[in-house]
This record gives sequence, C-alpha cells and structure tokens, in this order.
Amino acid sequence: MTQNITANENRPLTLRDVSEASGVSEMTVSRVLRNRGDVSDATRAKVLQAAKDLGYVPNKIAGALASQRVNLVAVIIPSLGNLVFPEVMTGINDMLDESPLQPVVGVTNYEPEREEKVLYEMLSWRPSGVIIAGLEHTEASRAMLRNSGIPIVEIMDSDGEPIDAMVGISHRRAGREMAQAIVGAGFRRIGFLGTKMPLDHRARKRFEGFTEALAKAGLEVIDQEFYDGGSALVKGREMTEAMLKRTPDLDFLYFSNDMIGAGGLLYCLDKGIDVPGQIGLAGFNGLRLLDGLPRKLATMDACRAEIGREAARIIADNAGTDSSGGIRKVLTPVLDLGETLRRGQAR
Amino acid sequence: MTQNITANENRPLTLRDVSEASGVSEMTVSRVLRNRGDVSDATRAKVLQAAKDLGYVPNKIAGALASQRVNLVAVIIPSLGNLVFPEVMTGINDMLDESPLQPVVGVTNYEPEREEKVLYEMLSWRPSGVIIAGLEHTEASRAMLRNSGIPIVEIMDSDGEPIDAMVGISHRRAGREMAQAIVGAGFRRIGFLGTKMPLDHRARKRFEGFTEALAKAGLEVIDQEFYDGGSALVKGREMTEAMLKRTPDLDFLYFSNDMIGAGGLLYCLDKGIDVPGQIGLAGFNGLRLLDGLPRKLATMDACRAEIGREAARIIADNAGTDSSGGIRKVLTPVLDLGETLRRGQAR
DNA sequence: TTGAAAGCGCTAACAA
DNA sequence: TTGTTAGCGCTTTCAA
Repeated sequence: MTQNITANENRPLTLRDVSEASGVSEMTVSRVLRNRGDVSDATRAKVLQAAKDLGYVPNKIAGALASQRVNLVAVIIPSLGNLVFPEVMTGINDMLDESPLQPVVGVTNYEPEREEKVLYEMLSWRPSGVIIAGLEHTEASRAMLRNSGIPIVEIMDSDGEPIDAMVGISHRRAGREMAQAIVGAGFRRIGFLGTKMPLDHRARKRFEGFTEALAKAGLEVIDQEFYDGGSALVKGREMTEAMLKRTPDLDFLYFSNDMIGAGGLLYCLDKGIDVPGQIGLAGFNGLRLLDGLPRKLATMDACRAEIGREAARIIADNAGTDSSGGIRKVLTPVLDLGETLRRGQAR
Repeated sequence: MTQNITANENRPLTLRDVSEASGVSEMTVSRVLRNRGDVSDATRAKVLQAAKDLGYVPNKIAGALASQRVNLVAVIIPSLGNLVFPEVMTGINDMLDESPLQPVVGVTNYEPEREEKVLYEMLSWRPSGVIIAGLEHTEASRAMLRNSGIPIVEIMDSDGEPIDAMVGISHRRAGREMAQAIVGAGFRRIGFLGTKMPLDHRARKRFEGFTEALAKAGLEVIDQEFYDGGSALVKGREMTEAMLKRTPDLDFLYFSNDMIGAGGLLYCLDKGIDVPGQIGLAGFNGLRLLDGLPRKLATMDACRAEIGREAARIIADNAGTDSSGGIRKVLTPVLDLGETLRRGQAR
C-alpha cells in the first residue's frame, strides 16, 4: 500500500528518501542495505521496514562509481543459436550463483569487428572480469583486453596463447583423435562435412588435426562438403545425400557438429544404408539433446558446462585483482564411439 | 605502442588523461567522444587521436550517473536451455542492434523467487526498459515493475493482464486450435505428454485450452504422462513407449513441446507404427531445428523471433519514457499439420 | 566553439 | 554504533 503512495513521485527513490523515512543517516541506511559493519538490530529493522515500504531499489550505478567495484562479468560468445553456447552459459550461471557476481552476455555472430565493439561496450561498464570465447581476436581487441586491468579468461579452445587465463579443449587434438579412432576401426575412404565459416576457428582446428592424423596414416579426406545457414538437421541430410551420390564408395563421414551428423544419420537410416557396416559416422560436441536418435552417433564431448564453470570460478577467485594469473586449464574431451563407429558390430 | 606506455599506470584512464594528452578541456573531450555539439574538426581530430593512442575506454558508470541515462534493457527469461529462449534473444538482439540499447539477460529457472531477485538486481542498474517472459509474477515483482518508472514488456503469453505492454500468443487458444485440428481429422482417443513443471504457465494454458476444446467435442484426454529433466528426445521416446504399453488403443499423442514430440515420432517409426495412420502426433513450438526428421511433426509456431523483435521495438520506441503505453500485441501462431496429423493420407 | 562549476547517488575514510 | 565529509568520473548547465 505504501508503495503506491511513493510511486506517484516520478523520480526514482534514493537513499536519502529511505534515510528521511526512517530517521537514520544515509550512511547507516547504506550500511544496513549492504549488511555492512555493525548496526543495531533496532535501526536495522527500522531501515529495512522503511526501504520495503517505500519500494526502494538501490542505484548500483552510483554505488559502483563510489566504490569502484562492479559485480558484473562480461561474457562474450559468438552465438546463442548454436546450442553449445547456452550450455556454456549455464555452467557460468551455476558457478556465479554462489558469488556476488553476475554475468552479462554479449554476442558477436562470429564477426571480429562485432566482437571488438561488444568488448568495448562491455569494458566501458568496468566489469570485474571477462570471459570470452576463443583465442583469436583483432589486435584492437587484444589491446583492450591486455589493458583492461581485470581478469580475462579465454574459453573453449586451448590451441594458442591466451592473453591471461584459458579454459578449453584442444580442437586440433580432438580432430586428431577422432581420425585415429576412425582409421583404427578400419575405415579408409573418408568424407568430411562441415560449415562454411572461416571464422569458426575451433571447427577449423578440428579439421586440421583431423587431416593431419589421416595424413600420418597415409590417408586423406576423399570428399568434402560445406553448408551455410538453414536447419542443421536438414543440411546434414542434404549434404550427405549430395556427397554419397557424388562419391558412393565412401566408408566414413566425419561431420563437424552433431546436428548435421544427426541429419546424415537419419538420411542413411532412411535409405537403408547399413551404419556402421556400410558407412561409419561421427560428429562433434556430445550434445545430450540428441541422445534419443535411433542410433547413437559417435561424437566427442566438448566439456561445455565444465568450461563455463571453470572459467566462472577463475573469475570469481580473481575478481578485484588485475588478472587471473595466467591459469591454463586444458580439459580432455572424451571420445564416445556410440553405435556408428565400431567395426565388427553391426556389419 | 603508446598503449603500452600508459598501460603501466595501474589505474584505468579517465577523461582527464585524454584531456591532458590532447591539451583540450575535459568537457570538449567528452563532447568529441559523444559526437555532441559543435567541435572544430581540428580539436576533434586531436582528441580522437589522443584517446586512441592512450587506449581510453569511457566509463559508462560515471556517464550513466551523470546523465541519468542507461542504454541497457533488462531481459528476464526462465531458461537458456530451452532452445525457445535463445531464439527470442536473437530477435531482441537483432532489433536492438539498430538502436543504442543493449540487452542484459537474467535467467530465472522458472523460479518466482529467483525472478524476484534477478529483477531487483537488474532494476538496480536503472535500465531503460524491461522485457520479461510471462504474465505471472510474485506480488513483489509486480510492484517493482509497476514502480520502476520505465517501459515494461511482458512477452510470450497473452492470456492475462500485463503490467504495461505485452507481446505474445494465446497459449490457451493454441491448445484449443490444436485440439480442434486433431478432432477435425477424426482422431478420438487422445493422450497427452508434457513436462512436470507447474510453473511453466504457458504449457499449462496450452493444456487447459486443449482439454477445454476436447470437452466441447465430447472428448477427453484418455491418458497422460509427465517428465522432468533429462534429454527431451529420450524422454519423448520413453514416455511414448510407457503410454502406448499402458493404453495401446490411443490414436493420437499431443506433446507439449517439439523435442519430446520428436522422441515420440522416432519411437513410433522405430516400432513400425504407422504415423499418422495408426497414430497421429503433434508437438508445439515449430522448432526449425527439427525440420530434418524422417517425418515432419505437426506443430504450431510460437513466433519466438518475432516476439523478441516486437518487444525490443516497443522498448526502443519508448526508451526514456516511463512506460510503453500499454501496447498489446497478440500474434497468431500458425498451425502446421506436418505429416503426422492428416487423416486419409498415409493410412 | 570552448571552458568552469556543480552535482548525479552512492560509499570510503574518518570522527564522534 | 552512528554520523560527517569528500569524492568516484562523468555530463549538465551556464558563461565566455
């Protein structure tokens, strides 16, 4: 009821209003509202009551300026549509929940100039830390990060030099290990299907590791196909169809992500192709989302939630300092053979 | 190079630093950096150069406090894992890209108390507007929103009274129309499969609309099954299996979302069940993600991206004022029969 | 076109 | 345990 009384004033409430309503100094009100220092139970109760009655919401802008502390963590990711990034966000959220910090998300759409802009924008709020996807940034972005004077964690990739801390997996190694597993299972005529995204460095590195390991085994990718936009499941089907028509004697398809892999799998099953007898399949990411498919796709977990949690932990541990001390946490993705990369099983 | 010189100072740069480096007053520097008022080209160039050399990043906290303007929009959603919300976010991002506003996301996990906390937290940054999912909030949350003195848009639902503006669809109507389509196609023995989330009000309303329309046709839901957590695709399979074993004579399954619907579809196809001849299926959301399934699931588009865009547009149009003027935008979801809700086709 | 002064709403530091 | 004072880094306003 009292809320309505004060809501008439068309000016946001200030500490001063609470101070006057409770008959206590602004400073003491501030202390109560932040659970700081010693305040008698009596005053505390009085202040709390007044604040509640008025419907007072503190002004963090002023607080942050005065205290030179901002409990925000900038999180910069390429996309929200990718499914992978919401999972990273979940990990970050979970971890930061136990701290006073709050994540603020910026999306770059895989565009370096956009990343630069988003970063500038976020740094201008003077956050307590930055979590940013990838190790590749423009020189200007790198300079901003270096000079920011706050902890930085670059995530999801470990193939390169971080500016400060880093939490991720080696996509090069992931590609290599997948190639080794495929070759080890006896597959020889391998096709690759991926995205048309030169700026998705992690996908690129997986592919490089993959071809490198194949080369070591005296093999190479026989055919390739790339897509761009659209529903990944559909694209997976279409690309698989196109590739198998063009190069019918392939015995393995490596997809750069699980969604297109699932599309490929559904296509093969539709056409009555024996998987993995006639053709083996593998994707990347370990999306639990897809667990219910008719056959379990071989994949490799990218440790998304854990990466988020670890990065958030590093920021939380170092908030208030000027760096995360160059911590490097390299996680090891686990290869999951599923049911599409075992020879001598379904054949 | 100059960046390094100044980066040594372990204090963030201020306008004053730029002022001294360029020999121009702080005020003029401020004007240049905000493209404000008349500044001679000569001084402008000088200032810009100095700012760049120093690597100056403005302090928005101070700017916001002084100008009483914050170009942030609070976006409060229940979850990021749901796939639906990232799409809404994309719509919001797209729209706000053309404005000086920037979204800040808060996640509630469908918990009212968490929503309250997140809201309080966000309002304390004095954003230019709030976009919040749903029409159901705690009394405290409603009070905060009412008293915030900024434009509010409640999104995704239109069955209820908004605090200020509203952009969404009627889930009750969506449920009703789906029921009508199902009954109209000749299905009679209908099962429902959904989530165990009493606080997902939109799912609840769809279900209510659904049963209501069935009742009008003299029918009722014959069997129900609810799930909680886990991979939706898997759960869809499992629930479908359980229900069909328990109640084998069902001729239609209505799923509360497309993911479990897809699981159900895959299960039926696996088992060689004739869809929709023997049993019809429908989901909800219109996830393009699933377009590549072996058979196109009947569904209803929830207009997610458009809801995001519209809400963002309303905020952008009303930023700086104290409300969005009670705009109500009710979108109409389009029923998509797909290939699992047509009688006289596959039969 | 430029500059000087005042203050945004809060908190740090000190005093009582 | 409580209060006072002086800013935080910028922008507003007004004067030059």
